[in-house]
Amino acid sequence: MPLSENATPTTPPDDAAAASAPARSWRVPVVVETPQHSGLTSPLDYLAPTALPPGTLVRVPLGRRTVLGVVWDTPAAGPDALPDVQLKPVAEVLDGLPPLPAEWRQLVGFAAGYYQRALGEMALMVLPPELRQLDATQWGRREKRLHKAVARHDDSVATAERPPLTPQQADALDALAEPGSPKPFLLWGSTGSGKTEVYLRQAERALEAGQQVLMMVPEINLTPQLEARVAARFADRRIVSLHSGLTPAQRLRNWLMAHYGHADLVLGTRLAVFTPLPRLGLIVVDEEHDPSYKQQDGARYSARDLAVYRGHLHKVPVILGSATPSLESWFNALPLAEGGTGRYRRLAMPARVGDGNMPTVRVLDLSRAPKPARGDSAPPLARELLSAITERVERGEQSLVLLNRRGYAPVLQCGDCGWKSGCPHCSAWRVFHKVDRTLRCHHCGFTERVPRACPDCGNQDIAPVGRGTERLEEQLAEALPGARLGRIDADVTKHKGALEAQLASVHAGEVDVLVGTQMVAKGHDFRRITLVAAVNPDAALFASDFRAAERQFALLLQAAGRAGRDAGVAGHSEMWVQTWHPMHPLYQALRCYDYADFARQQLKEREMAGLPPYASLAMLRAEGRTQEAAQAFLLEAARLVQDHAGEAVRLYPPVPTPVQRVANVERAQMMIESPQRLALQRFLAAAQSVWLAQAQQHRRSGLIRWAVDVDPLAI
DNA sequence: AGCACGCCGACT
DNA sequence: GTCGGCGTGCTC
Repeated sequence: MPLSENATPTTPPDDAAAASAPARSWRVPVVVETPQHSGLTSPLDYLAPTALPPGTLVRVPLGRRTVLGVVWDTPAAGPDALPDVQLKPVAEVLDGLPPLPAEWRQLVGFAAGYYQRALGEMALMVLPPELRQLDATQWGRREKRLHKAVARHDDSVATAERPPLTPQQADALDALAEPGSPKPFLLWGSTGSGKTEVYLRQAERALEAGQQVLMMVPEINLTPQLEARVAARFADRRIVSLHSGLTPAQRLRNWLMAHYGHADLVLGTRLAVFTPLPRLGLIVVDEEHDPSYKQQDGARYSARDLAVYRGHLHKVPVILGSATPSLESWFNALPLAEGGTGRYRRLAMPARVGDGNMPTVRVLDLSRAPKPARGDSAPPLARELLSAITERVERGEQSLVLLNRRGYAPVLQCGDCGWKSGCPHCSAWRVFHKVDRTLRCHHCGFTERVPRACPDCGNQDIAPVGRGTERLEEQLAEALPGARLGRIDADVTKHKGALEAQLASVHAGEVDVLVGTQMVAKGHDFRRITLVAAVNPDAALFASDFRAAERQFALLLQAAGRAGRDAGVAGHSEMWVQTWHPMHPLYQALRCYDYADFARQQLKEREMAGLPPYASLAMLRAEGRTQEAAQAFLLEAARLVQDHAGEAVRLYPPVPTPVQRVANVERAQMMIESPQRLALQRFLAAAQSVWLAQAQQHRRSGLIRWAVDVDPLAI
């Protein structure tokens, strides 16, 4: 439905309402935060003394409280849906705040519809949390302070030099400058090819045209780095960041700067995709393949997909950048003639800036390595790898060793009776953390001190099984005497400032060997690393999740990109992969950095299996007191909507989730698949109301909650 | 989700 | 006698 920008009253003075309310009143639809299961999915009607244009922020009474709401375009449900409700008046209007623009409302409306969430939930969720707290008086004070801050802006700083463009960057920028209604661009550039420079040059064009730029990165960790670079380039521009790491006041302030049009560049994580931007001229999604762009709880939206929709809405270019695009984006950037959809335009930048080559890949066959000494339960580190690291240490170069598992060992086991360190509340093992001698469940957080002896049989001999980053660090310290070790993982970085401190010591050359989980592989720029090693990459090869290989390939390639960024050392930099399956196609493609070939293999498999991007998926998830309760809900959910499904939509049998029980809640899921996205959408919309009513019934028999995940990342 | 109302056990 | 446990129900 087309949305009107003008401020005509949504509904003319209503006789019935006017009769029961003071003088003449307008009836306005307002969206408020009403969760899905409340059954109130459309806007609620209120009375206002004057016409309020759509997008106006108001405070309205809801039950016994007063909540923030947004005036909406569409009148609330048809007249019959509101029988004898006595309409209440709008309590306050947040004056001075420009109405949220039509494009914003349309984006939110689309997201709510597509991801099957209540409109109000979606709308309120993407507003700064602080805004929800303020009444009109408090808002007035904030607004005054903000205007003072705007006046204080200092734009007298010098702007950094622009580096010369590589031919490939120049070509990409030429393509971006071509006139005409733009398709989204997939900027496919290898790590170090200078994608950021392309973003900055294109941003410059938008800024010069008086437009605003939205740049997104997958993780908070990466915003300071990008912000520094953007600030150096556009010192005379106002730049704000938006992510969940800001204080509520900062977040509100930055959001307002964007909404008022004062901020020229907005840098942020996925939530930034909803920032109202009156002069939007460019959207950049860096590392577009990164799973962090998909929200993993509540309204499970994909910020990358919404960015594409938003670009279309505002008719502005969208750049999706990656060295290893998601298969969805790759497929969209393949021309029709090559079996893709041709919806995106691909811009390739295969070469690294400054003649740096990608490191040589060395796939090390563990089955041919000498067996570890008997009685040593730690998984092996190949001797060749250790000597390659030793050489680096001696030369004063740095190495990065990746292991995607934190803690000391994923499980403890009793050598006598076979007891294992299970979590009493989850169907998962508790991880042994040697640093503080605890057993910690990574799912529910349940933590205990490590028992002295086996809780079952009293045996003193309980041993760690497997290896996490703590143990790897210990192993490397033993094997490389004299080497200075560092570690970066979620346990280290949960202390404020620890990541920055650790990165600084790596940059200062105080660390020879850095151990880390995937978080170090992402985006951090290390100049002196000449060896990157993945010591246990095989797990992903046999995971049940069909996207595991895609993720692993991206991670390994991204990790390889950490090495040899300086041309001086690039010549002898190496990427090591120690594996039991050296011939696996994933490693073969990695050897020659052939993403295109890897994508071709994967797409073929997906097509044969009827999986994305050749099909659309949704997951109906249920949580219950018992596994039976969760599955019973899903079974009946399937039965009730069987007729709606028809030919085009297929419902799979309910199954327990990969981790079946978390914090004593049993979880099950049911996959829903269709070759046509639209058919799936229509089905879900129809099914939603059926399931809503059904869920009420099942609450008594042990259903706790349920939700639909559209385009799930993990299955 | 909040935040009520509502009807049964251990405390000032 | 009240404080408070969380079961059920409503919000324009």
